[in-house]
Amino acid sequence: MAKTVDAATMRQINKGYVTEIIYNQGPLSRMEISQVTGLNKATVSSLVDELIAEQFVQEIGLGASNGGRKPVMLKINASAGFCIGVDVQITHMKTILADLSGGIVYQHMRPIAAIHGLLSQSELEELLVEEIQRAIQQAPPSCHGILGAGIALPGIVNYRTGSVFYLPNIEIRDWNLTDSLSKSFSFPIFVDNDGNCGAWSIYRERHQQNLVFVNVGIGIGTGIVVNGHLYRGQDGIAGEFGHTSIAAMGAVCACGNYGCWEQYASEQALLRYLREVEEIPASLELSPNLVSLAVDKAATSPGYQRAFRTLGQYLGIGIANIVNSLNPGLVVIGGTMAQAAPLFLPEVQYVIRHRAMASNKQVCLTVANADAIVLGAAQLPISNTLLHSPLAES
Amino acid sequence: MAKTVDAATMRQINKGYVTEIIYNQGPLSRMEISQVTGLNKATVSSLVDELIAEQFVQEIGLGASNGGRKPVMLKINASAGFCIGVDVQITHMKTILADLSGGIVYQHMRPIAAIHGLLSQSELEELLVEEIQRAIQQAPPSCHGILGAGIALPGIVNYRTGSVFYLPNIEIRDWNLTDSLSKSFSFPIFVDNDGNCGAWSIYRERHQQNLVFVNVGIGIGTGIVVNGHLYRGQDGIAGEFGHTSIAAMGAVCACGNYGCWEQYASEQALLRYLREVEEIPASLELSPNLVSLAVDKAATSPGYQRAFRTLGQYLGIGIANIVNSLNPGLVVIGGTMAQAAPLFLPEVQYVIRHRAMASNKQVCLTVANADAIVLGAAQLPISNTLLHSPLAES
DNA sequence: GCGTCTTCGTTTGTATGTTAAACTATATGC
DNA sequence: GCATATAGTTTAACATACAAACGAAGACGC
Repeated sequence: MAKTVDAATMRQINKGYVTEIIYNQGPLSRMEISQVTGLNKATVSSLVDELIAEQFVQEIGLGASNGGRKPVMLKINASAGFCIGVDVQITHMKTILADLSGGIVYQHMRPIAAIHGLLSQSELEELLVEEIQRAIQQAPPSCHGILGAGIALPGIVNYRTGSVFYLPNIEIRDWNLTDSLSKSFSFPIFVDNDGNCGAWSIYRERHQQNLVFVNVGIGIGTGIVVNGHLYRGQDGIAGEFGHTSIAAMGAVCACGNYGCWEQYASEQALLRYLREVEEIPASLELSPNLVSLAVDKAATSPGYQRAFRTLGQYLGIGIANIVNSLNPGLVVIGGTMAQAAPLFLPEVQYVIRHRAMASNKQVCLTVANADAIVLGAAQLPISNTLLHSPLAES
Repeated sequence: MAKTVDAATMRQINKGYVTEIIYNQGPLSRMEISQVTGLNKATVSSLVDELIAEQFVQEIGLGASNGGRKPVMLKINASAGFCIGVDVQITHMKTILADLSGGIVYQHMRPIAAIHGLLSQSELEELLVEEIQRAIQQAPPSCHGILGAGIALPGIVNYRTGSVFYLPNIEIRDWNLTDSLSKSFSFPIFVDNDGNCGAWSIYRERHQQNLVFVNVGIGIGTGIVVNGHLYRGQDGIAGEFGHTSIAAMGAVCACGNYGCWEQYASEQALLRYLREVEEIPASLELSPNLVSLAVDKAATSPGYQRAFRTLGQYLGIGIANIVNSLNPGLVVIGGTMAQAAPLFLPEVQYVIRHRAMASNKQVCLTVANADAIVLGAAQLPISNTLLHSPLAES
């Protein structure tokens, strides 16, 4: 439901808007901001003064004249503060320290000892505290210090409350991760699904109002951006396209459903397709580097290539379902499988062209880089403090 | 992208909010509105005065005392103006005149002569003009007269531009229906997909922020409400869950995809299931009253009952996909098939409980009444003029 | 090199809106 | 009947965006 507005809210909205414009389109002059936003130039001046006083924006000198006085160019002060992002996966976790413009100034990869069902809730919590603390120590001195941390999890989490309901290989009991971690840190903590984080980083980068991020790893998760907001659904668990059935009478999935998409287009599926085409070495199993190993093999093996093409076909079937149901402006493939994109992307595109309706056939399809998820996690604090306008409830 | 706010916008937002509160929760006193909205009571008084001057709101007398002066109760002045709604289907069109609170004061059903590919674009336009004019003549005198008309179409339309891309049985060439009809009428015309209209009327009634309306007729269309706004996607063609594949290698559909959900859970599918179980009379064919005939037969025929249960099973499979991907708070089944709900609903619920994940198992599932779509069409002008706030871009 | 014009940005005054507080009106209850 | 509570209005104060005037700084023609 919409919220009411008073003078302070009005200013907050306008200020967030100006910040976002500088963020996305900077460097800009006050004049240009006024033209883009439609705000009066006096208003822009006043808002920018505030942002400069807060050190979030800085003047970087004069721009080229347009026939008169030279404009003063403004841009985000990237090192005014830093954010921490953590991407927790089954086999490892990656922690980064990012500046305000999303530049990675420190990163650390840490394997998670327990691959098969051994890690406890408190052990994971300790790991997180340790990794975040390590990142804090790497932060250069800055006026705002650490603005917050965002944690991407490969399971079911409620962003609004910060509680975690399900993670693979970890028994969860009544776990409010945000509350737990907040005891150790003075900055705000945000928790979200990894697919959502991936989607968010793409949104921040491309400003496409409606997009779906398809996170292909051991399973498939998706993040949905609708009208420029992450869509989380009624209970915060939207985006499980991986557990929609593309074979009504298919094999039963761990989730209880039958013929789930992720049974046909994930690492698990790839492994199955590989076994179908030829004898594969024992080293090829569900592991952090399954995909990269398979990609290497595919360079010389037509069988491996065929397996990737089969995967691409099913990936395309599921993506066609997504574009037909949601008509997004952009679909991005991320996750571990993304590195194999050259081997399956043509197949995906072929299937979409044949199966999607109308203008969905031309949907823009791209591949995310490996850091998309962890970058999105690091962006959560920025989006929720610096840019957040109270009307923009997702 | 968010918009900027000035004083006038601020007031418009607050006024729209107050109107909506009275609309949804009235009768209310000024004091109660102040508490619900958080607006100062002086502000509420001022906004309400404006609404009363415009005759959209009226004082209906004193309420019960809470230990002091009795409150003046306010409600929407339902007959301050009227809206026209048209639901265009393949076999017929239904036109209604609705008052501001959604009460139907006139309705007219008109068969469409051409069932199989005979109606032209201009003929349909003439029909629409005729029916709308007839409805205008039925409007009681009121201070605002006709506020607008909304038209629900069973095809692909772009709400924003008012143009129609595809309708079954009609060859469309470059058709901007809003523009065409606007020449004949002085009030604003809105055009939308029938699934969207259905979803919108349910939203107006239940205020559930995230819901999906499943329009089951000859095919399946869906309307999606996300965060209280109709989600239309990048090109305005979102919601084609009917053309998502639930059988990756199934039969080819008219849309080009394979194994589309609507091939398994629509009137077409019902007819097939009926043929499978027993000899059916020739009178049973794709026609406006197929479902009601079949429902009658089912009262005495176990075979018919079985066919409906099979339909329910596939309906459930598709709905499980919807709830897993979108996690809506409410799913509503509408369209012609809704009248047979008692025959398939238990099956749908069973399948959802078994196939949906986590809290999606408990998703609220209801059946819409027959007028949902046409009522939603009639609501379009209200939502876009009376209640519309400029920040609420869908 | 000088004056004029253009553009950039600030300053000042005004309009509009919400809010808080004082005030009026009207009810309850002892 | 009087104290008290609630409903709604009036008044003044405050915040903000906006428009217009103003000042600053460069471009350009002569």
